[in-house]
Amino acid sequence: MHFYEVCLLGKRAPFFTFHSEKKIEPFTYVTVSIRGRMTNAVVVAEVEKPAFQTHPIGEIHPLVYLPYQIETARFIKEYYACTFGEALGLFDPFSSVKPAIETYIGGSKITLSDPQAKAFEQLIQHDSALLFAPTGSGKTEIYMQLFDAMLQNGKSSVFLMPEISLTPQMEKRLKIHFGDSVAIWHSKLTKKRRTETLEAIRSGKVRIVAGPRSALFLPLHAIGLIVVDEEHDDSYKAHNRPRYHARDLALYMGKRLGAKVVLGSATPSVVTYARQPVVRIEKPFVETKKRFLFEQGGCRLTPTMIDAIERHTKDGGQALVFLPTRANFKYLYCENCGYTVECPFCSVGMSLHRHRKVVQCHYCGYAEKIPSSCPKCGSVIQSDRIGTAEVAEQLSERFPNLVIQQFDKDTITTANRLQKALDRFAKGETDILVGTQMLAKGHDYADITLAIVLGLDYILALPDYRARERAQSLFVQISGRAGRAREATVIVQTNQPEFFSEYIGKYDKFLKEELAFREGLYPPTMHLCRLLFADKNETRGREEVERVKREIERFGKIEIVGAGKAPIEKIAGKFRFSILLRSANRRDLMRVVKAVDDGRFEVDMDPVDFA
DNA sequence: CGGGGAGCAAGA
DNA sequence: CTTGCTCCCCGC
Repeated sequence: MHFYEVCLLGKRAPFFTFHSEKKIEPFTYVTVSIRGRMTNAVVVAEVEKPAFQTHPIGEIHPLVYLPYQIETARFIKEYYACTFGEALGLFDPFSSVKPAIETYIGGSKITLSDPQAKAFEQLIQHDSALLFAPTGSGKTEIYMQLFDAMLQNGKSSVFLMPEISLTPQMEKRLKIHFGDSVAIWHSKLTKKRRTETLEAIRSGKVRIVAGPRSALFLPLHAIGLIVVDEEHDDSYKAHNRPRYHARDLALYMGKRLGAKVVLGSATPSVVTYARQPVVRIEKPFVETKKRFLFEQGGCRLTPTMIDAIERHTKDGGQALVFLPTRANFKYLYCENCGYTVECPFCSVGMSLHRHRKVVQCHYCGYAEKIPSSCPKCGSVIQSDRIGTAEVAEQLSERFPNLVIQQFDKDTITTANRLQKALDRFAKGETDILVGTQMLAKGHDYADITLAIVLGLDYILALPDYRARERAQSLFVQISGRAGRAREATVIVQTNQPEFFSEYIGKYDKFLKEELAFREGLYPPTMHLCRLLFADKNETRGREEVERVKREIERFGKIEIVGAGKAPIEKIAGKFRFSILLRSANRRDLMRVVKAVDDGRFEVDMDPVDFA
């Protein structure tokens, strides 16, 4: 009789020991019965006969995890502080061992422009690199050429992109070139489709998989390339445990697999820019003239904007109005001069607590009185805003003959709606898109001659160390949607025009300055980890935070930036608290967190969300 | 993780 | 003394 330790897939439980008459290889996918219910599990190791009674292993699937999947799962377990079962649970367990290498027959040939070809050659040279190229410079063709090169060598590719960028157009484009060699992976695939796709991946028929972050865990054979498009996008960070970052995991897996990793963006993250060799394309294919106008104000349409809309739509052009996601705007901001109250210790905006009459930093907890007037310009400080619906309504009233499409999470709820909205806009049936961050995500709007960007100052004032990065990225991405085919105007509403005008066409400059700014405080030089507590009982939650905090203090080694209430104090009846940790040394951070982890809080390594 | 049972407070 | 709910323990 053999005894095996197994871990339960996707569960936070410890290992359990089962027996079997058959010899089972480690990392075989099995089914076991725990308290009378069947659970999917993975054999971890053979062990001695334990003192307690064991149950027999149920089904033994002829499926074994691939070595790189196991290694990656180990890494995830350590780095993102979860169980082995949770880490292995990310992967589709049905890995195959069949090496299926066919002689590949290419589709239509991809022709690259000189700058594209040059970038391609450089990417070939590096194990991993940042492809830093503006919107409309043809990044997708370069990726496709890389996929082609992989196919020629019998290698597979993973093509990651933010969920929202995976449009039917992109799918069509890939299908036309790669036919059945490419599969689109999506959380909303029907069960049947899902099974078929998995089978095709497993059998080796599919050699390229395009999808959001979870596509990283599909059982592709012989992965030679991982492309992470729009690498700056936060949707690559998982928001439940394990809170992995798909871009970082792609780099890890690339190293393990000896696979190439290409991170692409027009507005790369500061972290990637610092860590990766940069392959640069400076200009888009078609360089149109773009005129930038800056206007004071917070987040509302002005007569100048209305005039501009009138003029541009009269010429048959289309317009886009951007305003930031309406979140709970619990921070202070002067609509007159753009002043924001920043924490003197953390260089992030401080959150507003009206009831306690203070502004407080949610990184370190430092608080001060709400200023009665703006310390900079003396005017009254406000924090009221308008949302997409109001702007769309105002425009409809003013321009009853124009078709205005609201474009945000409230209206674009499904892929279908997204497609329909994009189609209508492409056909010219829609005149104005009014939307949020969603407008920034890689969709191609051919005939926008006017982009209006509102409320950037609100992004800048966010209590988040990446506020500047977010604001710059949004500004470039949104203005990049305009002027794809002909001359365009971009009107930017901000009280800090220099912060944006200074870097137009010079994103590198911004990245370099931001790097210097973050030195010794934030990534890439320092690493952050956030512990999140949630408890129905406020007092108990607070006590737990204090207890863990004292324990961390005893370890020394790492810095406790702050501990206390989370910016969103209560969700689903639970009071939320957090501890923010910092260290120049990742290992120290991991070690201390692991040592104090009692499973009663969530660990968020390299957090991007501080809510 | 997730179910069951212990243990304590409200309940007709 | 039942009913409700939270907490904690433990599975193999």
